[in-house]
Amino acid sequence: MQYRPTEIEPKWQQRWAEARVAEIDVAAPGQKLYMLNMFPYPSGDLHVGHGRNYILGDAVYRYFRMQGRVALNPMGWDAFGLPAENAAIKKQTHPRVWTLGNIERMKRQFGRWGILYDWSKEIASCEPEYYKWNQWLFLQLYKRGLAYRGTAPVNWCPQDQTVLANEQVVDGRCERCGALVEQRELSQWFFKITDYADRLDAGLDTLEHWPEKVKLMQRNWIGRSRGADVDFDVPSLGKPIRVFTTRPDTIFGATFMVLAPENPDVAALIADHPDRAAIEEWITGVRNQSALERQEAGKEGRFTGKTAVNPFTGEEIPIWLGNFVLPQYGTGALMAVPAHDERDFEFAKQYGLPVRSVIALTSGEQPELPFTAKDESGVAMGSGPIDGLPVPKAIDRIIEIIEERGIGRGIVRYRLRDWLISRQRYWGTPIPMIYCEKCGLVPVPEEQLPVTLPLDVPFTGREGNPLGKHDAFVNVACPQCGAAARRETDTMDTFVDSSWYFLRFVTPRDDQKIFDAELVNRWLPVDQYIGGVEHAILHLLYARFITRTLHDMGLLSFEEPFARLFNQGMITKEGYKDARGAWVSPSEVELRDGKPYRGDEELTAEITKMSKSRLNVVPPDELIARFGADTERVYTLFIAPPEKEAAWSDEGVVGAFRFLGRVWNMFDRLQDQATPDVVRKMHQTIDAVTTRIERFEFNTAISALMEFSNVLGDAPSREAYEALLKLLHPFAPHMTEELWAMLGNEEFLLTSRWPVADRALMQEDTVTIAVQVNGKLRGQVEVAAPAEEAKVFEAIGANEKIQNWLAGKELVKRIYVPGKLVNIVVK
RNA sequence: GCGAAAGUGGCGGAAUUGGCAGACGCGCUGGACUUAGGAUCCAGUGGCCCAAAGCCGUGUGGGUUCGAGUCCCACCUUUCGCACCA
Repeated sequence: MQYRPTEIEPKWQQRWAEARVAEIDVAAPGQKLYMLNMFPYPSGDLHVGHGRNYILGDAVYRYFRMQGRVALNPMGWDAFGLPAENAAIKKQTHPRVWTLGNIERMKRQFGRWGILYDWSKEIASCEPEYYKWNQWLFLQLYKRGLAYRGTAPVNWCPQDQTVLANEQVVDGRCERCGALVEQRELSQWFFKITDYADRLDAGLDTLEHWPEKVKLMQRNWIGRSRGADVDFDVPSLGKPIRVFTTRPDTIFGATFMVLAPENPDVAALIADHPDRAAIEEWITGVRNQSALERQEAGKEGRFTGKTAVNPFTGEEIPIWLGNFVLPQYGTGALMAVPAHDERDFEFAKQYGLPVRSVIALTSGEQPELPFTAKDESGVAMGSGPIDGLPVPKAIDRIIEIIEERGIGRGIVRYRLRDWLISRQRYWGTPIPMIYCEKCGLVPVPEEQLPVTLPLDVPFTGREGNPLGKHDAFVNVACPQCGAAARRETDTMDTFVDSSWYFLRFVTPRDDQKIFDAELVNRWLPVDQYIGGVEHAILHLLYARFITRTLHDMGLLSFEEPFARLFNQGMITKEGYKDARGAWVSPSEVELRDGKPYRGDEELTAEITKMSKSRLNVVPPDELIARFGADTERVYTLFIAPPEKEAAWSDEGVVGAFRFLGRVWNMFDRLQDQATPDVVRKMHQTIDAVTTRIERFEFNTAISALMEFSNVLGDAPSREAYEALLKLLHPFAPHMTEELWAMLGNEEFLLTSRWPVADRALMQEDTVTIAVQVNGKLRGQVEVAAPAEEAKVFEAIGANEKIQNWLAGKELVKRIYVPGKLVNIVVK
């Protein structure tokens, strides 16, 4: 009987669904396990690259099920967001219709991959039952001063007609559409994540099972810096200007000061400047530049004509304005120490400002300038009270002095800025606030939630948010005084939706509260979180932040939502470009001598991320129709280590298919007796596959199964075959279920118990031991396994020469490894 | 520029604590079965060599060690992240 996956797979998918195998009662006893794949944005069709993420999660889920864990494995939809709105404008449909249609398609695709989710817990963030709690959360944060309205220079995307978070601006362009981002002053809603900067930074140390890379990216993003705020007197201003520095030890080398053009003191400083108009014009020019343009312009500055007093040298130093000083970091003013800071050095050279070195090398020599090392390699000099101290100590000491003199203080600052959550867009959670002329800002009372997003709005793609044109939505009575008032029309950043969804999965239908605290504290943190590295900073940082705010409200007993994090790599494939750089469909491409052609035109091949525009996506449907979902699953996991990027190969798929076909064909020739070799290999394989799944080494877990099947030949024992089916189940669930049933089992293989390796049976009968002395082979002996030390020595003792060498020498290493040539090394 | 990770056959990749380099798979070569093969099965497959013996082989150059893909130093290359954060 031939292996025909297309006949087997739909049958088992249906049986699992009918038996609701993945649905669990969160109140039931048992050892819990919370598995979670990041919930996707429902963009439509899934390709094999997306599949990797979910297949991987499903394999782990099935493994833990077979280990007897009560496993929660839910799925939902990050269903608000810009693409739905853009599609609505383009196709004249409603974002909701477009979104729900995509959800249905993706759900079917998950089914065809054989992926088991607990669909009774499905959530979609665009539904009022869900976003009601977004609004509730907003109100709690507002109550605690963690949500506030502020005016800020914001990134405005002229193409999408919306404000973008700093994180959504990449190289000065809109992350989504690529348009150049403009700076605008607007009143916006923020979440005060900066209040949690220190805890978000410190908490990273507790995340033992997160990739180092992700922790580092978060750490850099938070950008913790220890330093000092120091006041420099400015006689002409009648008040000091405060600067922030991480190198207060270099203050004796501060030869000028630079302010950001946006600094509020600038106006007073240049008020009586003879060229005031020219300077103001320059400031306006700089302020209108995007961050990218500013940087590309190089370092530019203007002298204000005023001076400040260096509090340590007593010198008057010039105050400059500089385009490289960031207004939002520190105090928007800095003391420039050109000798020990590259940027200050560059600026000083450009404008001929003095450079004074105040750090010597520990060796006593003078370093080449600028010398910026912040470690023990430098020693303070020409710096009065801190002379001779190594840099780290000098920093501590000078901060003490600054504090004693009352001219500043040691301080920790962060790069992290508050989270701008306002979006001038329709398809998102309405922010539950009302503007009343009498009462001002009034929160919508909790009992009036949800503020429902109206569905009957026009989509023109022009003039901002369509919500603003919906009179019934906008015009409301003030909840406090009853007078006519206006509703907030901004919606929330979709990262708000995803900052707490993992808490909702435990009790997704609760309409009285955001979640059941007792159950959530039992099920969370998530044991295993799986998703792309593209969420390394934003999503994960926001989720960690919101979790802490809920912790501080007394609702959660934990501060870190995800105990273990795994980032899978992308799947790439070659795409073909013609001479003009346009992507060419693979169906038009012909390979000759390994080079791609379209007719006579030679094309270039490029390995890239799969995407529709590059015409290099592999749709799973064709693949499944030809080889089955099990083959796709096995190939996807076998292709490379799961955290690595991997290139899809259509030929490679065949190997996985052949392997499954061989396992299938064994069924007809089962035997009762197993040879000792097979028994040993079985236990070795059980051990190998188990540890490799635990370590997310699926590629080698599968190669171990291939080896096992090679040892089994075409006539395995029934016992070994059953073990193979179990070990293979997480990777090829349909075929193994079918064979398991054919063996006469009534229960699902999924609900059977994972096999346990017997270590004693894993051992080889004998071990070959080679004895080497000073690198030269002195003989080999065979001893029984498990090798006992006494037997090894006895065996060695049998060799006269070795015995002599051994006398009076130290045995430095003994290795007993089954099946391996082992050296005894003697010094 | 700063930070991080990685360099192993034609390709994807294996190799607990330093211990038979190249597992497993693709591809390729030969064979079997076939009207046919882009199906299936069997054998071979790092390089040099007709073959054997042997020698050479994990980015480059040094070092430690009886022994190095693995550890140390310097360098080269690639990928990713951040990008004037004082």
